[in-house]
Amino acid sequence: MPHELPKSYEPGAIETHWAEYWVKEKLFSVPTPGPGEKRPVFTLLLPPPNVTGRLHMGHMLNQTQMDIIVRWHRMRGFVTLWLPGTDHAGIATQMMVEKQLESEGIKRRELGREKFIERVWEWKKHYGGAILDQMKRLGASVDWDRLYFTMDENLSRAVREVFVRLYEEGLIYRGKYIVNWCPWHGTAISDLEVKHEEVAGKLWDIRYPVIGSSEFITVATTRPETMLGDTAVAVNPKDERYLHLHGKKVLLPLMKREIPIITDELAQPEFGTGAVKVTPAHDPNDFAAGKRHDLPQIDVMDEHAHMNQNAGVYAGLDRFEARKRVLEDLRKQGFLVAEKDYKLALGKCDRCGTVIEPRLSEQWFVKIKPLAERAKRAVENGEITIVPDNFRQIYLNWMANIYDWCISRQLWWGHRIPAWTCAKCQHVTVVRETPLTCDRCGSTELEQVPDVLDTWFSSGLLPFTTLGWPEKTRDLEVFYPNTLMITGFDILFFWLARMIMFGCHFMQGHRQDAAIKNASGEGEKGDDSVPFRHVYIHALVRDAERQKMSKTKGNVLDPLEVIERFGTDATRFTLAAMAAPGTDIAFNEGRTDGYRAFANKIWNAARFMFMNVDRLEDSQRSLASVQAMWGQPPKPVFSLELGARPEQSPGSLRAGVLGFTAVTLEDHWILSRFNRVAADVNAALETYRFHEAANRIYDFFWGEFCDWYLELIKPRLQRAEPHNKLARLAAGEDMDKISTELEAELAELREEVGPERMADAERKTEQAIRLYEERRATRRAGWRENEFGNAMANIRDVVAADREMSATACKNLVSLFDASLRLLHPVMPFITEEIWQAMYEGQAPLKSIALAAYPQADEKQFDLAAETEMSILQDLIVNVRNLRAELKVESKLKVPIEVFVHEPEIRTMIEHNRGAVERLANVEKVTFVEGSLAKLAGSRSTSRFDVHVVHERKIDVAAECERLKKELEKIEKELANNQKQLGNEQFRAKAPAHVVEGLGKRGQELLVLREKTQSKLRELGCA
RNA sequence: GGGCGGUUAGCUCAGCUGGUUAGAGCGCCUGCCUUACAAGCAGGAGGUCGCAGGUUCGAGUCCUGCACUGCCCACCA
Repeated sequence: MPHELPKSYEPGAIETHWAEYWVKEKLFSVPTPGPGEKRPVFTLLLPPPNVTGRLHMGHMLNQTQMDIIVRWHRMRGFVTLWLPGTDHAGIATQMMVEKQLESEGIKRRELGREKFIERVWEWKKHYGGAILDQMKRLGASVDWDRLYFTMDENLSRAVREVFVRLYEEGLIYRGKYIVNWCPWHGTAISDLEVKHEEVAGKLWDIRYPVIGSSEFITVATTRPETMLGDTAVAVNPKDERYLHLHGKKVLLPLMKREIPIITDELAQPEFGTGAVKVTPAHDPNDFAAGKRHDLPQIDVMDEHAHMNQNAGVYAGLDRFEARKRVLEDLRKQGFLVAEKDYKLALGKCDRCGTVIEPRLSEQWFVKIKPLAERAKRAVENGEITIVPDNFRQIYLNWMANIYDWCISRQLWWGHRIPAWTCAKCQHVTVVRETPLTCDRCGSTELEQVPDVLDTWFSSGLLPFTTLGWPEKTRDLEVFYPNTLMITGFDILFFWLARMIMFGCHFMQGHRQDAAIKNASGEGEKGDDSVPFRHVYIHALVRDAERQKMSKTKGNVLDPLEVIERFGTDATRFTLAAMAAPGTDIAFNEGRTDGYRAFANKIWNAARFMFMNVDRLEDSQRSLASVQAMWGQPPKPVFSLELGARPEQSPGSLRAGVLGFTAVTLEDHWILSRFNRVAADVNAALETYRFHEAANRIYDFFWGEFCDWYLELIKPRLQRAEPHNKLARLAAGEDMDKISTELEAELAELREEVGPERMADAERKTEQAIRLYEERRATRRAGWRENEFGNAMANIRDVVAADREMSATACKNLVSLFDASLRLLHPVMPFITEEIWQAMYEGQAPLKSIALAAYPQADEKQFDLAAETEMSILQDLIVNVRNLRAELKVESKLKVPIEVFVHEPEIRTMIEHNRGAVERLANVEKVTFVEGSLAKLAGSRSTSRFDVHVVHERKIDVAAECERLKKELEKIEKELANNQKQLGNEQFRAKAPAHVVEGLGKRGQELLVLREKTQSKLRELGCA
């Protein structure tokens, strides 16, 4: 069946088709392996995107890398689970829905909590799947049957379980502390959600009058409005300037409140005046000092950072407005002594950019140190490895300096804290399910605490809650610990660290099945409580100018748009090829365009392959009809059978190049090269060097497979071609055409196959034509009669032998293509699937290439000799091409060349492959000569051969001199360096043998090259 | 204030554990529509590897300092 493929690759329809197919066929759904499963398990949790999210480049990078690793494992025979889900994303979702309501003129608070939550669920039902659809377009091979949502009932139950257990263990506590408060969101947020930004601010010196004296004490502040809540002034106890003021009081300006002067380490003598105002309700340090001195806490603001009734006349003002007014009033009243420029790190809300207000409020906290210690150990002692290595240290530092985690949020959307306050005794009951009575007084007047949990609290549990915890499920047994976690460093602390803390705490000694434990192999340590064994931290995707992508800058690249333009495969390839561990990716579309070209290259190579398959099948049919004519049984039609494929068990032995028969030099060479690539790619993926894997395949496929191998096998492939026509004509009915066509065929036959080899066939064909001509002259019919038939029969052996040669070459081509597709599949899943499926014309042995075996290197197929010979041949060809260009020989003109080769075996090798030289360098005839050609103008030399292009056009002597001089200079320089090193006793003694040997060899080459270059320079009479 | 990265061709980047001639893509120049591919083919130009020292037989690669640049962390007024 002819393969009709369009001339250039159009990814759009092909990609959506396979994306749908993969999902529909449930190719990546993993049933839970039962006991006795011997295959190793690979588990990866998708960092759940926010339900509100739209796919961005970061996701795409993350998912591409995960998908590459996942597909690679799957093809190597692992039980491979990639578990997808979405995150309820507390604040983000709440805001989204709130905005939607506002557009309908509805306020959240008017709607009420319950109704609002209903609306959120409704929203989720409609829009929450958008990002998942986008993921499908990327080809992410996740198990869609296991899709979860962090607010699913079973996950919620697990969250409550965790909360209650931690509470019972004393690791969760409740209390009134200073927290980071976002006045815009109206909720507490964690330290991590505060971004510090350096801004040019002011430092104001304010003097407070000391009571009972005419003295003032001057304090410095960046936030004068908080003075309204001052409850003391602190000086350092050792500060001699203030010894006389110890125990005195000051009168707080504006508020006219008497507040004490206290002595506390809070005040550092070196800073400013050494005296500091103390505002326990608005600053964490002051809060601590206030505790030490039992100071009152006066909160002067409300939840939206407007001044409250405690702020006296300033009540109702926004905090910044209040600052202005306070300063104005202080100035008027003579309390403001100085105003200086001051650089300060202003804390802003990560989400909305509002300046954070440290606020005193009742919140819930996780006592983090005990959890952190275990989590730190897990990384320290190698239970978890982190790549790149530097993140390990960052992680450990963070763990060592960690503070308690504020987990309560004043929001509506999220996991509600399972705590109920008693109206009667104020006691708080913490239980898994809604309680009927108060723990302490038995009252039934209970009200659930309105707060919800930080989103990261539930995400931190996902490695085990998604597998069924707290039940002891088989899934947990098999898939926990996960094998790998791939994520960006931006959520290293938010998420990764918390997963490790929670996992280590809740999953101690969970795994019972030794078989599973062994199968996951690789010398693991610890008690299987860690959430995952390996962590790979990927870089940030920036724009082409290295800027961080952000909505406000408007430089956000929409991956779907990029995909639209270049295709998913090309986009994936870009991300993979640019992802060197540890460095950010400046996404640059030029690269993507280049990889689109690569896809096109693959596509066209496939067209070439199909063309030859068709040709061969055609030839087979023609031959068969001729054979039938001769009364011989036809041979079986060429087929793509590459040997039995391992059904559902990739990773088995048949992973390499299947059904390949190395006949010629280029066969041995390409087989060797393929195996090296396979070795390199596997090694690269093992260490997350995606760029290396991608580039290696690219270079192989384009630079070796297409540029050289395909070109080299063309004559063999096309050998069947002339016979096709011959045979068709011989069997055909249209007798009028035969004569002329037969003659044309004959000419073509000579051209294609070469005179020596086809002499016999040619002679016979000529004979056939003559016979035919005779017969036509007498009577029209009867050409099938014996004489002609016999003549045709005589050429059949030649024809059959050539067809056989073509068949082998074609089979090799197909086999190599198949292996290359499998090698490339994890990076470019779509185009590889499309071509692979086309190769089997709907008869593929597996449902998808994604289930086929990943190529593994076979060292026995490394062939150094073939590689060396091939590189000499390539050298020769390139030198001839180079000379042709230099001589400006018309590109179509075939030129004769002369070659001098010193080593006889290399000469023999070139002789054997002279056809290749003739074809690829457009050479008419290769003549071997006995003496050096190095001096000749129009020649090129390497240390192994001289080659001379015979052509009347002479080279530009001046330019040639220039070139030679430059070359000589380079040679001299390298030679000098070479001799210096070889002459160095230390080097000979200390350097490894192969280096010394290699240098020696190179030295010899350089000497030869120098000699040749010099003699040519002399000959040309260069100055 | 601490910590971490980057600096290699005009541009974007590779170059793993120090080892023979520093690579690729894009761009540029020259010639080709050669029946897989002009999104292509062939050939070419272009680099004192940020600067200065040091270790070593040997440094783009390791160490120190400096410069520029980016990022993360941080409750000092």
